[in-house]
Amino acid sequence: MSEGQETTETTHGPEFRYSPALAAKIEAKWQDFWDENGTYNAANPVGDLADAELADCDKLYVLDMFPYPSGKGLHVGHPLGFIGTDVFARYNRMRGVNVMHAMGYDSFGLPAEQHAINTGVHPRKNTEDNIANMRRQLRRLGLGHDQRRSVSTTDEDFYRWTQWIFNQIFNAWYDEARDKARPIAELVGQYESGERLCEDGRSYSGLSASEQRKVIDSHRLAYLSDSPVNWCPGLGTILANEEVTADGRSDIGNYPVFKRDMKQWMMRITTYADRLLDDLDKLDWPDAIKLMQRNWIGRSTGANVRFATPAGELEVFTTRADTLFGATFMVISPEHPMLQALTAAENSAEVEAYVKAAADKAEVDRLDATKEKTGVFTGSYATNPLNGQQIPIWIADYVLMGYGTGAIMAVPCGDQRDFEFARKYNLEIVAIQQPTKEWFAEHEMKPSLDCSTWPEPFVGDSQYVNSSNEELDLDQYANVAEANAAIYAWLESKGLGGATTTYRLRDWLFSRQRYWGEPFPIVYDEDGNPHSVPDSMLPILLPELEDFKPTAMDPEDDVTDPVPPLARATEWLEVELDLGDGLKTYKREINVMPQWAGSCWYEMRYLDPTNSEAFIDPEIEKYWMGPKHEGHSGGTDLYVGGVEHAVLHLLYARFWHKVLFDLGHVSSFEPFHRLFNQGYIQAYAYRDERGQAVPAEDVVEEANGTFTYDGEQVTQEYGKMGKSLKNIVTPDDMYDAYGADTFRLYEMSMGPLDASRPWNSRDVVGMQRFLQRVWRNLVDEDTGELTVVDGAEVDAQLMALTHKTIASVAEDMQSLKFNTAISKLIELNNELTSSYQDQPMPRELAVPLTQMIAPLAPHIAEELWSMLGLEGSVHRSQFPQADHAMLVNEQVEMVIQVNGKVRDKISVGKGISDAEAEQLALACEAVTKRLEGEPRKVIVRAPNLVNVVV
RNA sequence: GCGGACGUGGCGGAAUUGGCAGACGCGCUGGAUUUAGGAUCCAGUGACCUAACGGUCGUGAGGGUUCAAGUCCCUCCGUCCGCACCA
Repeated sequence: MSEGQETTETTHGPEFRYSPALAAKIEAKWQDFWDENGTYNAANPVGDLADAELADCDKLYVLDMFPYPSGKGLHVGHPLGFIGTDVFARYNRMRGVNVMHAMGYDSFGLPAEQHAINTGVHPRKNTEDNIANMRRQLRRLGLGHDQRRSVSTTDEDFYRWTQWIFNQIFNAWYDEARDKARPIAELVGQYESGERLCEDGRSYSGLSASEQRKVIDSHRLAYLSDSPVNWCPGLGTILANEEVTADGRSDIGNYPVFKRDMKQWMMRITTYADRLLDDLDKLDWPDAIKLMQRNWIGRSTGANVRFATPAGELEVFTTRADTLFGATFMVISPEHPMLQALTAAENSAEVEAYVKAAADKAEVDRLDATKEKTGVFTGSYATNPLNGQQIPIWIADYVLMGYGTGAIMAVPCGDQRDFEFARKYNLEIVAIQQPTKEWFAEHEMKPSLDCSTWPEPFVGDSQYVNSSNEELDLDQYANVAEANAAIYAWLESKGLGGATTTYRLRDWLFSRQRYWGEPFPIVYDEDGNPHSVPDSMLPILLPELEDFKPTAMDPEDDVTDPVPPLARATEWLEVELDLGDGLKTYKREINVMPQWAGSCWYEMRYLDPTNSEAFIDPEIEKYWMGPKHEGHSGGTDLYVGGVEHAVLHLLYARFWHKVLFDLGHVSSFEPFHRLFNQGYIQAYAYRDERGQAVPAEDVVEEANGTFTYDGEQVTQEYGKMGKSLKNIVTPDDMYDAYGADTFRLYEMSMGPLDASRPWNSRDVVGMQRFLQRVWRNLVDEDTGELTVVDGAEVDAQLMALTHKTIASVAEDMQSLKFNTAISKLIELNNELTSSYQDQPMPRELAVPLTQMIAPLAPHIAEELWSMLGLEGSVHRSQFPQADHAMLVNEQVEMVIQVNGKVRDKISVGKGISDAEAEQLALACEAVTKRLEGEPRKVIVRAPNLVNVVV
């Protein structure tokens, strides 16, 4: 250490103690070395990044969720997953595996644009600054990424391929017969040859060119739709369902969201609903996430039933067709297309008022399930097909247009909502099942089929009653499944409906009225038909705008139409193209893609970032992501990220990947084979008497367990790190106070990777002490010289402990249990510390110790490795192999229990027989003094345990 | 309301198949070194009883199975998360 630097030392002590200053010096040195030497470069089988040495070694693709380069910079909670994947990747690299680990930036998106609105700084400038800062913070952490593969979604060379994939989706249709997407040209072929007829039965060749376009466009996987969307004036854009919270506000910014009709780009994700659901079984994902995706897709099997009404057939979806005899009224949604026709003249005023009230209601109120149900009678009746009964048709906003058919048959005796509604409006309730004895007992009432005596509807399996006519007898059944089967058959035979499946999942709303996103590769002709721009003309660059701000809107203004910023790029807006029928003028699409687009495929661009011919070379995709065997999904080997992406990103990315799979561009049918959700790091925050947050770092914990700030008592709370709570700790703070290795070790030691835990800055010192002891075991703190000796005799017990540690650390690292790996390394090091307090440590022990800490604390390990005079980088060395012969102890400790309580422990040979073990146990004093006469029973588990029952 | 996960010292957390509860770290207590300590090192540290030897209790609460339960079964309580009128 130079004299000049010593003055900056904040802690005293020997010159070569492993202090923060020394750590900083070591860390900077090796970070430069790794960059210069490409230590973490991964080898591709072909292409620019190919490496002949690849040969026979295994591959591993470790992936972190694509980070957004936030202007706020990182706090200590952000890198938790990054460190976890880094340790795992480093460990596997040391096992000789070709490891892919890279990091890029999901850099399009609203925040940069919102920042631009506030500051006037161009989003690109702002985004680039943020990426640079995040790169710096992550580099300082010592992550072993292949730097050559870092991509950003805002790179023109990246979004060129995002647009290319959009074209693939636009130019594809879903062939239900083959259950896969196919190029749209093949559909055109089917129509032209007459193999396929239009839905209305007309022949395709008889249609006008414009009509033909409409037919084809209606099959595309990306299509324009004029349907109700989530309009958020506060953000000046519309949002996907997934981006709207349960209380009808925007996920970002918490602005009100309104439903209104607008023409928008949609992605036909619903055609993939079954595959997205069923293929979850092929994935190694946490059950909780699979469940969330299953719920989101919401597949529900039931039946469609068509009721006769004066305005024609009214179709409903129900999961309980078996209760059709009990359907005593119907309810349709206020947005139902048949409402007009069903409304009787004398009811129209009331109905209109109700519809208007429902439309004016914010989503918040509309979706409040706890509020009392409301509705009005339309004046029309439908016919119950089973008993011919005329049943009234009501409208009510508890029936949603977005699910099923937007209409229901109400069976008040068997459905809570219908029951409440019938009670409120005095509609008929007829029992069609005899509730069980238990049910009546539970409600402390006498069995009765008079529903007016029931406190709630009966739901479940039970004997059917009042459910038969001349043709159908459900009264013979006592469970829902059998009754459903019978009625499905009846409905089908009568042509009144039949079994069907419906989904909660809706098509994905894909356009945004913003500036900072990928432009669509779409132009419109003079008739307003969309055409994709030829791949050869990609990328369609974002035009430079003087004023890129979206038109400012009042968050409550749900009337004014959105004006996307690109509408003001007047020169860019129109373009002359020859798309096959001569040079013509086209208008560009002025919406941009949502932020999810880039993250739907980025994991493949890491693999082949320089490819200018394809988004990825198929051979490279196959090498890194291809299925491992028949039926294997393929995809990344490990994907680590937060649970907040459970449905949005993970569902969209799976959908795109499947389209690319169907079209033959990738060999894997899932993008992420194994998913792991890291926990969150949260922090304590403190408030004074007025409820104001006070700086958490200056709060003192008193001896009595209370907390004070500036002598005043404050209250503790626990939550996210954030500016408003004044409890942010940044990686930079940690680098300064302890160094990156200590910080990494602390984050990994706090608990299992998937658990959330509180940050405690004062606890970090424990890991610093550990590294200081490791350092001191190998290096003289006064001279900085290595103290390790060659050829010294090694204590057999320490050697055995080292090998035991190797075996156990290796296992822990492979299963992402870094916290226990660290505890075992500390134990080993503590043993070494006490054994070699006064003498130098043998090289035979020092080398494996250095290698074992390398994945966790890469800088100090590299420094020690170099001081040990070893070749190359420790991170490219072979992880030590446990000698299994050394793991077997000849002597083991046998536990002696009396009545299940531990009374003694004796050392025995590991090969001891049950009989010998029993004899030894019965002879020991702890047993004899408790034993009167013969033991009642002796359980022997030699050589570990003997339990004497007296 | 429905679904899911989880409850272990003062704190973060360990604990293959049921077989020594509390590894490791923080904090705390005592000691060493030091002009000094918010540095470093060493030792101790679940609770209770006991002068000590030793003993009793102890994994959210209650019950059960077992020679033996943090782990398996039943009932209840609490916390967190997801969905939320999905027909």
